[in-house]
Amino acid sequence: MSTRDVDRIELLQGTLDLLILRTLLLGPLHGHAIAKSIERNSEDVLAVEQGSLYPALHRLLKRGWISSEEGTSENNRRAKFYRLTAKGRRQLRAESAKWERLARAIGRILRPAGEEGRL
Amino acid sequence: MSTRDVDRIELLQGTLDLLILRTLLLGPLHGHAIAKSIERNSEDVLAVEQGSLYPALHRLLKRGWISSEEGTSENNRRAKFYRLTAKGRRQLRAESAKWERLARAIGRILRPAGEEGRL
DNA sequence: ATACTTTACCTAGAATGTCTACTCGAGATG
DNA sequence: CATCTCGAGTAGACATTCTAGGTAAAGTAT
Repeated sequence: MSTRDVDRIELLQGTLDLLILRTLLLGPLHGHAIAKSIERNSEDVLAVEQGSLYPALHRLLKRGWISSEEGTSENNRRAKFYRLTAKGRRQLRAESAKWERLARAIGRILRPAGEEGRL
Repeated sequence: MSTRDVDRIELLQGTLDLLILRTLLLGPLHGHAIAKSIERNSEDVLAVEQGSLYPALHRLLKRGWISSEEGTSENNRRAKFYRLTAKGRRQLRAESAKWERLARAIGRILRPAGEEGRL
């Protein structure tokens, strides 16, 4: 119960896959480490719940976007290391582009050109 | 079946409420017009399906974020005009802030500082 | 040895919100 | 009259996240 989960944000549906794929672009990681990486890199804005994480990893595995391998963690515990596949790399590019498009589109609605200082 | 619904993007869960509230900040509109406004202002990236729109409007009504009033549309048809309430205005501010926070957090993951030109 | 905490993985079921695929009525148009 | 468009609406499927559990093994303290 650290003091920092005060105002974390719940994820929007569909964004977790993208975050995981992007995180694995830097190299293979086990599940727990993926979650912590996302939380750290988002400056603790994003919280990745285990109940979301593992289903997501299995989903990505089944779709062939990542592969898994048994191993041992930094803390000497059994862990599954996930690695981005070539297919996953393509998927990452597609989803990144889609996110950018979406974020820009929503931005245009929230801050229309020619409307300033209001609200 | 216009040619422009080729590469529209499906909405992320939770974003529609925000888009509707923001659209109504400019003044009351009926449902159909809200959808068209969002599509236009997003430069046709966002598609607002009727099956998403009306449930969303009823949801917002029930939460007291908007109010409705019978009226007549520009095309002389019966229509329900929705108006942002004071509570809805507060909600809009909260959701806008949350969106910005989230979009920035995801941006930090997709484009970490100190990593350029890769991928 | 024993207890407790942390790490890492996992799952079932609820909740949420969007989508597809319809229906319906009324005004406009030919 | 038939047809089209506008505007509102619903049911049910679907996908994903969350809550709230659980397991096992390693480290730590007593």
